[in-house]
Amino acid sequence: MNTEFFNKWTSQLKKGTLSFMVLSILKDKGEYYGYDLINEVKKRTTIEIAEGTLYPLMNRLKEEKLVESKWVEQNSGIPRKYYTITDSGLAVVKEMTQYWNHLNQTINSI
Amino acid sequence: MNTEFFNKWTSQLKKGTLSFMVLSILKDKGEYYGYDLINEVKKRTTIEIAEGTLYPLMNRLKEEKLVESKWVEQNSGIPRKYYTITDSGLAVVKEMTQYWNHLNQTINSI
DNA sequence: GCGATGTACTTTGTTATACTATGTATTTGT
DNA sequence: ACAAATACATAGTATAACAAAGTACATCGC
Repeated sequence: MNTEFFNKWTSQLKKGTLSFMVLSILKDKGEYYGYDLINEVKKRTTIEIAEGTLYPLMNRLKEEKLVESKWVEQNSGIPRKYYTITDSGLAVVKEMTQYWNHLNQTINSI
Repeated sequence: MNTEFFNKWTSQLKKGTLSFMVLSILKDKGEYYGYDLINEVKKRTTIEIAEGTLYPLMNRLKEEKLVESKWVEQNSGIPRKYYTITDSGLAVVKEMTQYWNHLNQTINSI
């Protein structure tokens, strides 16, 4: 099997699915901070998100007003930036879910 | 809903899924030429592939030896470049299918 | 016969996103 | 004291979709 092509493919497949997964997770359960999201996705899906991928992604989602963030000081350690999904984010993730299901059906029908 | 973001998202989602769909279609039924593939995907999935997307995609698949092509002269009109999937392509599309199903399951489980 | 439309392939430039690498700063374990 | 883990950020690179434009032949309507 062409492993190199396959690995590139899984990377390309993330373009789109990552934002979908992150929004879905935030929809499912209120608050996450970035570093935690990486671990949560890894735990739930065995998919590794590089830090250099997630932080810019969260900034994009924030610019699009799909998520909001707030800094939370810790009793000890580095402050965390917590994200919550907005109403607009909920509407988008709903459309995404529909589109994804439709896509999955058509792919399976091939 | 943030329509602009959603449209960008569906475009990003194609990165990966298009090659998967094309290989799946070729696996399913022997021979297609580029222009025909665009219409076939449109018919089967309601997804529009720009010509400037498909032709470079087919070239990449050929470079990776996942497909082969041959020119076929027509009695009238422009010659067509017909594509067939290779053994390597079959192996890759098998892995892709497995990965896709796994991804779909984990996304649905969120 | 001529312009518009459809068929069929190609290429160039733009844009979006994932990834690698690097950097900063704090805390915990040994 | 040093390594590893926690937590965020950014710069540079690679990849792939897309719009736009070009080439070339065929057909259809007028």
